[in-house]
Amino acid sequence: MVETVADPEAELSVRERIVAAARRQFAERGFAGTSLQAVADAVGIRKPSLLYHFRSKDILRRAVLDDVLAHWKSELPRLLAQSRSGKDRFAGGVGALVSFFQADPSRARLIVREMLDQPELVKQLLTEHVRPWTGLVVDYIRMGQSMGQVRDDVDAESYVVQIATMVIGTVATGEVSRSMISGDREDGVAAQISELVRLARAGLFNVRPPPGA
Amino acid sequence: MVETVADPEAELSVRERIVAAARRQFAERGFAGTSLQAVADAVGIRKPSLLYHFRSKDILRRAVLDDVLAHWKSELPRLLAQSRSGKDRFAGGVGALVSFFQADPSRARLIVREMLDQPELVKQLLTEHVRPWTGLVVDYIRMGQSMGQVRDDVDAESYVVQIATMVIGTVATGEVSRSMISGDREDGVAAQISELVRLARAGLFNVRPPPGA
DNA sequence: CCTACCGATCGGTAGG
DNA sequence: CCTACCGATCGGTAGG
Repeated sequence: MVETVADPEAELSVRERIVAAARRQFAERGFAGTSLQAVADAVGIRKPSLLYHFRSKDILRRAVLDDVLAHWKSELPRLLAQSRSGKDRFAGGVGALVSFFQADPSRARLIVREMLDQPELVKQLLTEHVRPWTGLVVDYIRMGQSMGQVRDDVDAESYVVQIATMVIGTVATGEVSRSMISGDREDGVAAQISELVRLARAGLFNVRPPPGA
Repeated sequence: MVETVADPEAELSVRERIVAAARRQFAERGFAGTSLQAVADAVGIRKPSLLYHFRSKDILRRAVLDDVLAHWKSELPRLLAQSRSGKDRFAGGVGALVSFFQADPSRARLIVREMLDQPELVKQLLTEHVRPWTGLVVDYIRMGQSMGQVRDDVDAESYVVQIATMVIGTVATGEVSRSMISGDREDGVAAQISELVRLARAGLFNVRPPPGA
């Protein structure tokens, strides 16, 4: 009756607090750039105590990665349910996907880092845990094509990957990328995201979805 | 008469060979994940010799970053000249941008890592070295808007950043991202890139650019 | 560009 | 979950 509270930070098990602290630090400084000492300090325990919960740094790394994927597996279905059917819900769906990653950018940054650090492992994990869900989106797009709402020249699979790349890239490196063009405006990343949604929609739907005929 | 050959690898100064080796390793394993010993080994010298050329690991890091930016500054003008005017040259321009990064993916991977590791520094460097060039593209898009070829709802600045995010993201993490949807096809990344170009074009141009009227 | 060397920190273990 | 400890490797220096 103690460890299943939704309240952030409070009432987490030590193991959960270690994984959360490690995720944040791995995301910010990278795996090699983070010492077990630093993670232990953030949790408020000694390094050997941390190593009691996770027998090695690599096992902790894997636990962090699994935790992120588990989070996606529990949330993606909800997002997908939201973005079914027409244009409006679609825009909402992409927007919701962005919000989902923005809610904790450390998840987006961590996955980008791990894609670079451990491409083969991440490939395998994405195939296993994410592909089933993106597969549904691909099917849905193809259905839209056969119904004439979605452009015929869309490569459904590549489209989905490309949108995901944009969303994750924007959340992970948003403010920095934006320095390519303008100074730091407060609303910069927001403008970035509207444009992302606009691009996603313009590239997917036919210009005039047959209204009645 | 010895050190200015375009031939790859051969005839480079020691300094240049160190920077190239460091760029590859920083891109692959990250800065913190790369030891000076490993860089020295790749170059074929001793660690203290490396430290004679670059007084510290951080100075080497900065030299690698500067080298990548210098490469962009020398190549971006050429790419921009190629992609002036109409639709076809535009597609060629985005394609050329992709080819540019693909020619040495270590540059794309390095910049992504540094955006995560040193956001403030990279922000400053992008503003200083890249913004002038992307600024030209932004102006060009706005000109296209006033001439009716480019959609009015395009946010030129965000658009440019979004395309850059896609290109760099695709080159840096292409094969891995793609495992979100299908198995490893040889042509996977190529399909990814066609879709990227298609998205870029569909989101930019008006559906029927007034042919004569 | 090298040999020889150093203090600090790393991941990890022993033993309770 | 702790104290005490270890070998290996780290970035960097001395001195030539």
